[in-house]
Amino acid sequence: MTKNSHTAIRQSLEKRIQSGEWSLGDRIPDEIDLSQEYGCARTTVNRALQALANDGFVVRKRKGGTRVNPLPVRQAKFDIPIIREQVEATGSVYRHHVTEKAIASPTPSIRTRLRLGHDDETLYMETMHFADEQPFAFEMRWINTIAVPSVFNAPFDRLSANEWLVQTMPFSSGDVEFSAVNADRRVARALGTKPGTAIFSINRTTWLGDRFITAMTLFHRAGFQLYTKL
Amino acid sequence: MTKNSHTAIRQSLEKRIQSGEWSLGDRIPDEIDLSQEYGCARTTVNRALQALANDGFVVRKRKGGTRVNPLPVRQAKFDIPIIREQVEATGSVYRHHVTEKAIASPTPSIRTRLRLGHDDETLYMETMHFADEQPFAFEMRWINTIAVPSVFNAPFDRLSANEWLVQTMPFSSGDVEFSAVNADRRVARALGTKPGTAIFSINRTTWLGDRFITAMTLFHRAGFQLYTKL
DNA sequence: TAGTGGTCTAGACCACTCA
DNA sequence: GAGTGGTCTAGACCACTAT
Repeated sequence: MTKNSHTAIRQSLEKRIQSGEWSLGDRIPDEIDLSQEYGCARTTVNRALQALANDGFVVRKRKGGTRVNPLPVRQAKFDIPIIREQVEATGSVYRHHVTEKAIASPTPSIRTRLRLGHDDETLYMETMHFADEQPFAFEMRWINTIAVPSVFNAPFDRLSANEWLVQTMPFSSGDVEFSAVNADRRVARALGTKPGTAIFSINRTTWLGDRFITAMTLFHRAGFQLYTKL
Repeated sequence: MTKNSHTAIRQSLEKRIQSGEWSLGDRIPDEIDLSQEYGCARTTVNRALQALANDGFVVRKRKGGTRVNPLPVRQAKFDIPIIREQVEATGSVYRHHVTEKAIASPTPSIRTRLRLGHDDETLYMETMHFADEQPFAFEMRWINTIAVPSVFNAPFDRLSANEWLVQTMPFSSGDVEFSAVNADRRVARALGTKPGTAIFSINRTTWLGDRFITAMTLFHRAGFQLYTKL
């Protein structure tokens, strides 16, 4: 702990901020002054301060110096794992079952989300995910067959679409939307609950570069919670 | 773009990974080799690679080298802003109203969340948050009066408890839990919807160091969505 | 214009871990 | 034991922006 390092300096500065040594908006010493105080090179202090800025503790400006962030914003980070890992992380046994798989003309809203042309078709799939044979989540998914032609050879008996797509297009990006919905009859039946039950739902759209890959809606079992620290 | 910099190198490497030049689990060249290839110092390549590792693109091990992450995990980041900013960001006018405020003996579950003793009391508050005079969220909050004695002088007519606590204890940490619940009669009435409606709910516990500050449950208006990119 | 952070370099030593 | 990443240094120049 007495050893100089960017982590130790970062922690020290974080504590000094939390202790109130500097108030919201206050300017904190120069990199050069701090490097003398901590007895290290400016680069090392710089690294610690950049980390603090990255986490929203301070705001840095050239010539303006480094200030305690007057508008501290807490950031929450989630890992979005594949469902199998999510289930297995709780110690449960995972199983999935494809209940529907067909070439389909997507709904207009899906067409928009995937930026498809008017005649483009998608592969539509419904998948049930189980944890210890209890329903864990119900998935509806549309896959852009033009962007992912190999989808027709995918072994969906072994891998869920979720997992197969992660392995096939590993570094795609996308956006995610969390919401609460009342289960309709179909979703309620799939999840073994009553219609109207509040269901935690995740909408996700995925693309690779400029090619839109897949859109998915996930309905989690009743009582599902997403947890994180911040 | 032709200029050497850690960002440019990071982007270049990210593209090479996405393009499939290296497959999942493949080893990518040494820092030294890459620094020769890009014509820069090893430190610069190191910085780019650490950023890639931080974002889950690669996994690095001493002696083992740097490999394309065989288990790519996507991370979602949320800013958790104060509600006023959340409302005003949509262009709406924010207003809040404290509907209840009293010293109360908390429920056992809150007692656990705040790690309170058996006789400790809390300040219990209910607050309605409005966007353009429409209900936006209903908040139930317990504040540890021992950790935050100044709460009795707080100007809750001007600032919501949410905002006041952020300003008073700016660098507290905590955990967050998202879930979907069916509105009970009270929540439904507060939010102007029917009992049973699926409501997006956020549970949050906050502490500073080892002192537990506050626990809160937030019920968002029907149809509320939390959105992020990943 | 001057002060501050942003970045890069060349070199060094250390810490880990694979073979 | 040897190869790789992790970190630190001392110095330099640049880019931004507050004054």
